[in-house]
Amino acid sequence: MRNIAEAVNITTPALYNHFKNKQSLYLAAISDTFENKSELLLQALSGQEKPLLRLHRFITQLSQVLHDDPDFHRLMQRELLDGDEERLRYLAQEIFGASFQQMMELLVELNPDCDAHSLAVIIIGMVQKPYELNPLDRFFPDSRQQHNNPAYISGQVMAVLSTYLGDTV
Amino acid sequence: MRNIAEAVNITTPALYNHFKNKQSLYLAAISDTFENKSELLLQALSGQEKPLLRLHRFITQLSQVLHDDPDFHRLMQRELLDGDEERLRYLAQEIFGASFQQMMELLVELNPDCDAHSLAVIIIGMVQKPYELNPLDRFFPDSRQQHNNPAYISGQVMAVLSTYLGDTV
DNA sequence: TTTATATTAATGAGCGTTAATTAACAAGAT
DNA sequence: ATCTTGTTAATTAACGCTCATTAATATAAA
Repeated sequence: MRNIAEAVNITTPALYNHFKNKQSLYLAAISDTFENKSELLLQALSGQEKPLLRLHRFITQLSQVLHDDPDFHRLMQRELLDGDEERLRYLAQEIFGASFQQMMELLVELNPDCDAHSLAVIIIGMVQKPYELNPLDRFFPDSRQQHNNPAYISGQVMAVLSTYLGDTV
Repeated sequence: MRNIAEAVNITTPALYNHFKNKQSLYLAAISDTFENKSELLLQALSGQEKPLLRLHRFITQLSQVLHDDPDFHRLMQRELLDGDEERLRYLAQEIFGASFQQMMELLVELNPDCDAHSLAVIIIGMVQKPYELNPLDRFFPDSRQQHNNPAYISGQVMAVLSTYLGDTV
């Protein structure tokens, strides 16, 4: 609370005129960070274009979001580690529910026999992990600039996926 | 410190007969949790068998480790979020360096043209993300038991990968 | 005049840590 | 065998600091 107050140039108790307590300020921060992202992702998945194109658009969008807003990524990770049941439900249902559903339907279109749920999770992992491992990356061999580039990452992910999904279209 | 002391049935100051301070206790906990895992993963990658088989063994082993030792997974995530430079270097070099190197060499064997570094990260993401999203999973549609089963997860991951890597062997 | 928003000062709880002391036990000297 | 000594590991009590939060009060705008 002291850090936040300092960052917005007021004293700590003045924060309590705007938020009931630390918890409610945190929830407001989470909501503000998450809510506009979910719409971006849903839009990328929707449309009348060919499924593989929409998948590509989603992967690129997710990669871009993770790259452009590190706070979003960090808050997400922190919630997964420490979020209580109520916050996790909020995240799963209000924030990512619609996108996840849409994603699964898209995957079934591409491959009716696949386990869409499992595949969706795997794809999210492919895109997100490069950013998650980013703090470690400079200590790994063969670390290069492009490994943190959204376009490059989504290209790599699509290369792997399109051989698996492309044949079934 | 109070919680740990209570868990081991001594008083808090007695802990300081065993560890200099909280930081050193934490480092000891991390080392103990991480060090034997890295050897398991390296073993799975090594050997004279066909590359695709070794990859499968690695993915299964990683999946198994993440499933069997949730503390390992949680500590890893926490270090990625909050680890200082020294601890991240330790993790990248001492713990996962050899496995990562071996993994890259294996991927080059499978596809000499691929970006092994990028691909290695993506594969780790495919395996790890199901466990990372596990707390969220029960709020998602189509949530099933098997999505937390190591054998099932590694099967799904291999299904995606083998079409991409298998053709190039 | 009321409402919103800021301030200074203080409170109470929790934290890591240290001080001072004691009990248990092993090793060497008598 | 007993006594001395040193080490290890436990205890109770307390310290100093940080934290979120509240009380009491002031200021500015509607």
